[in-house]
Amino acid sequence: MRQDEAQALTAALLASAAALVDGIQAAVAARGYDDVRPTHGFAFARLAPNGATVSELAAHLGMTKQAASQLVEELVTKGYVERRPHPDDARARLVVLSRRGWACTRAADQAAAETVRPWAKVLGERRMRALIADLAKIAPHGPLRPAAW
Amino acid sequence: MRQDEAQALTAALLASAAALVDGIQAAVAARGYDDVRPTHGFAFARLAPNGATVSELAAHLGMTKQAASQLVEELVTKGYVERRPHPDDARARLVVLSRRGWACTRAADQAAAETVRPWAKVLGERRMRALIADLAKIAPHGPLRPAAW
DNA sequence: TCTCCTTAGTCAAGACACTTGACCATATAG
DNA sequence: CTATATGGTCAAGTGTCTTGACTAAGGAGA
Repeated sequence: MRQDEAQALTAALLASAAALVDGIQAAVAARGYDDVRPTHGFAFARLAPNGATVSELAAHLGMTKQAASQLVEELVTKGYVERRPHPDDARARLVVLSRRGWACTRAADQAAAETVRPWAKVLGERRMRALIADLAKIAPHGPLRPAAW
Repeated sequence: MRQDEAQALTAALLASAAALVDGIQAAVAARGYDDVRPTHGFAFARLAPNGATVSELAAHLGMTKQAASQLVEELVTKGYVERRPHPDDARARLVVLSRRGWACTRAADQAAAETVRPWAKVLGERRMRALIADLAKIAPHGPLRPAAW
């Protein structure tokens, strides 16, 4: 692995990731959800199956409980999530997606597919699948968090 | 391109990019440069050849002149860059890397290579080159900017 | 050359998404 | 039943960006 190859990889990988995030963000906004940031999308990904507590969300997003709490408050205000009493723990509250939150999540999935589609056109289906497989091998398996750059 | 493939690609690409940035950051810090952020690295990339003005740097980084000016001030204080009078324009000042700035840039290049090396081990040289080539095709050709997530 | 508009850069104040610190309510272990 | 840990929020502080206002210098046209 030569140094100029490492540089080329760095540049291409970071530029691709930024293009993907920007593309999704734009496509989601175009579908009428213009008040959500990428961080909210990462939160939705954690809340989608069955909801989560603020603490769980904080761990998923790699931020403090306080920050996650503020994030949830913002999402409640905007109508994307609801706070419910936790069935097993009277201290905790279960944060779940609202109808609008689910709709936005589906829109984000479509936005991602839409953003990536031209890439498959350029590379071809075969190399596209190889790309996904290779990236999956080198990516850490942890939760998908907002960038810390 | 199915939706679950788009999701897998999104997850893998973002996780890989985050891992790369974190790895470089850590390796650069391990070499003694623990007071620089990724944003500074993007600035170094623009300043490396022959220096640049604050306005040029701002355009490269995708931020306002004021923010770029603050960034330069910080880098001057930390000893990574120097401000020189511009040879052609008395209004402008040419920002160039100092000796320490050049050393840090070289360290960052080594850090990138070091971070990526295990990836080549996992994928093999052949698929590694294919990965770089494919990412280069789908990445926008613009300047490398700090993430806007 | 004088005037007018543009551009390079900085100072100041504010926005925003986080952080740390403090605190109460509830759970859990000894 | 007391002691300690955990879930959540309020409040204040921090770092990195923004917008707004300004000065100094370049450049185009009469």
